[in-house]
Amino acid sequence: MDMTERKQKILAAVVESYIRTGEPVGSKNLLTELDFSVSSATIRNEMADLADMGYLEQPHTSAGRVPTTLGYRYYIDKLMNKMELNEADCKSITKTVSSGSGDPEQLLEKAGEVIAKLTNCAAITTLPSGDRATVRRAEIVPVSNRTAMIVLLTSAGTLKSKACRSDMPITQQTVERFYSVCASHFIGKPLEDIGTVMLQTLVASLGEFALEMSPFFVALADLAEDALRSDVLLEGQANLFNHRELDGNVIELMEFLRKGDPIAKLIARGTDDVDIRIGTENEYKQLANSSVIISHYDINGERSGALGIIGPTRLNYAKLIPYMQFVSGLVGKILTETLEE
Amino acid sequence: MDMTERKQKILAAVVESYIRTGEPVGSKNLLTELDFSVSSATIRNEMADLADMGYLEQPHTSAGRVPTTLGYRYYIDKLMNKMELNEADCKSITKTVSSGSGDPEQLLEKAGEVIAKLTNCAAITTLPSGDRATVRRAEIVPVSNRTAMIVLLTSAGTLKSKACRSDMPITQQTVERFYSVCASHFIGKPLEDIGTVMLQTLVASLGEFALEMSPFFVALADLAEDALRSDVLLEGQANLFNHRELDGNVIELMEFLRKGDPIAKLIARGTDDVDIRIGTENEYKQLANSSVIISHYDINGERSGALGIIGPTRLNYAKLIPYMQFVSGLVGKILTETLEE
DNA sequence: TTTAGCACTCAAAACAACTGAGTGCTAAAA
DNA sequence: TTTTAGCACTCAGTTGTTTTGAGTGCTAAA
Repeated sequence: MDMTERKQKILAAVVESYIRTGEPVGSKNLLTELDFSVSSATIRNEMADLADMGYLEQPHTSAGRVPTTLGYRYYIDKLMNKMELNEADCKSITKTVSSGSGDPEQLLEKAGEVIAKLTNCAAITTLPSGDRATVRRAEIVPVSNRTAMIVLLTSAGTLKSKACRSDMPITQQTVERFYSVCASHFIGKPLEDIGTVMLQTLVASLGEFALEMSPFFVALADLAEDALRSDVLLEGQANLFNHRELDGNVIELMEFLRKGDPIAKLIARGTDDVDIRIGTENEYKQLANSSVIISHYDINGERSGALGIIGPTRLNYAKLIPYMQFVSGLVGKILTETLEE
Repeated sequence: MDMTERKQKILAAVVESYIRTGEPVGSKNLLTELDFSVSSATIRNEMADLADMGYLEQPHTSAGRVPTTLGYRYYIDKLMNKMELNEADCKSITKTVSSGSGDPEQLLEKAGEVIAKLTNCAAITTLPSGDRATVRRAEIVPVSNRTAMIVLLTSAGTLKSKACRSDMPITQQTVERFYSVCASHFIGKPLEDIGTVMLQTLVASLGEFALEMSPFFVALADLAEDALRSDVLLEGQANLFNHRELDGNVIELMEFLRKGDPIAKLIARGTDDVDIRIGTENEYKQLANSSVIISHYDINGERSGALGIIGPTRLNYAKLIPYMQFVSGLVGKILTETLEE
């Protein structure tokens, strides 16, 4: 059985109608949406074929048809016409997103809010990854006799800090030693190089000061690791409740989102500019009823992070994909401007 | 009509039974829970009285009785026996809470997680307020030709940072000038004193450097303001779904929690050691079906922040109040140790 | 190949009956 | 005066039945 043009038109009409209404689409209703006239019986035959081919399915015998994952996939890859961006929307998005202070975290948070609102989905965003980042600055700030804050600033603009206790009193010498070791061993080094191995040799070389100083460098290494791990921000999770087809799964889904780890993987694996995962195409079973659209952003031409949305499979792909591309482009542009020049 | 001892016993039994089962309590069932024997008819008469007095109500004519806000209040203030803490629980709580790095934010986050889990409610925690905090350190870190990170560390251990753009190139002189102004105008000053007024006089006094420097000090003032605002952390919101009596309100409730502002007020206004707000006692209508238990913690004997839970009115007050007191006491103790000495 | 027609399916809505926990009231018992 | 047994009544919730209507597949004629 081959995919005639008429079948394509019918499939597209079913997908679009279902996306619009959320109701299974029957042969009679479909008539009004097609640009050629045949009887409902003909449509029925074609729809039965499309069902055989795996593009459509029926919730139950006496209901209309609903697209399968395969159906959505065919539609998105071959049939869909991307919608044009609405000028006014672009402006308001740009305004909201750029309103922040320039802090990457705040920017991504804003961007997440915007797409969550715009798409009525849960939004996920990742901060610029520190893959190539180096240590720009390390500081020690005594807070009390035996505690100090250790602060790390990376070349990617990430700032991390941690309180740290020592078993010995912190003196002016301690501080000076810290800075001198930092200058020789940390500043300018890639974050990736600061691991347990590097730390061990360092501590060994400290000699008599090892006991005094090591807690601080351990803390610093922790911070470096922390800065490397690309943080995931979540926005608009509550939007998931607006989609009744997700009912019952929402809580489970939110629980899944809460532990950012799988999300980070989800985002990391995409290679295309925009990644779309429909229902069971997702490797995580918690997402089997959801679709994910992920759009990456580049800083200085280099893939650095991504924005994504998670919602029901019944997403308005034609509209949302361009929007996601727009926002991620915007984020990339702003971050490139902030961090370079 | 006066509150006889028998009425008190009956009220307590109704409240406790309802808290345990979630079902309206009928006269017959109540018989088994009372330490004196009368007939169900007698109970019915007494319950009718209690209803007249405003302590109980009926969902509908042929259902049992449910405590009103007033009923809970009377129970908590006059009838309840606080439960003893379970030794093993205390230990495991202490272990979890103290496992962090000493960073206040991490500590409160952990504490929030613990109480959310323990109480099966949504947990709110506030970071130690910076009311009396002073500027400990201010740093400027050039990130590019025209952008710099401004970093503020307060005496309360709060660290805030912000990216900041200038219209003029940032030179070594810029940096030096920044530090010299900081040393004279910011370091050691209370955060509260850094307002627009202070800023205006400062900028005026900068003379020819005003244009070059002011963005950084504006950013610094922003950070100070930010550090003053006591951040609210949320944990375990999803727990709210486990309470069917909140059904339908959960989304609205979560939305309310998400904007931290009213929460901050909620917490700030309490004066007692432990604050309990039942249902309509809450000033926010979104909380009309919920109860809130807030327990404050002290650092160095000074009221500094609080932990709270939000759940249905049907909370096990006798058990949860001591737990909240325990955890907030623990948090206060740990923070006192970390920040002083 | 298309279409009209028809018998069939099945979820959802509407309706009806039943159940049972619980009530309030009354009149007798303590 | 207080307590209790007894009884009629209420009403949410469950269960079962019927009706409705959108939609299907198949067949036979166009």
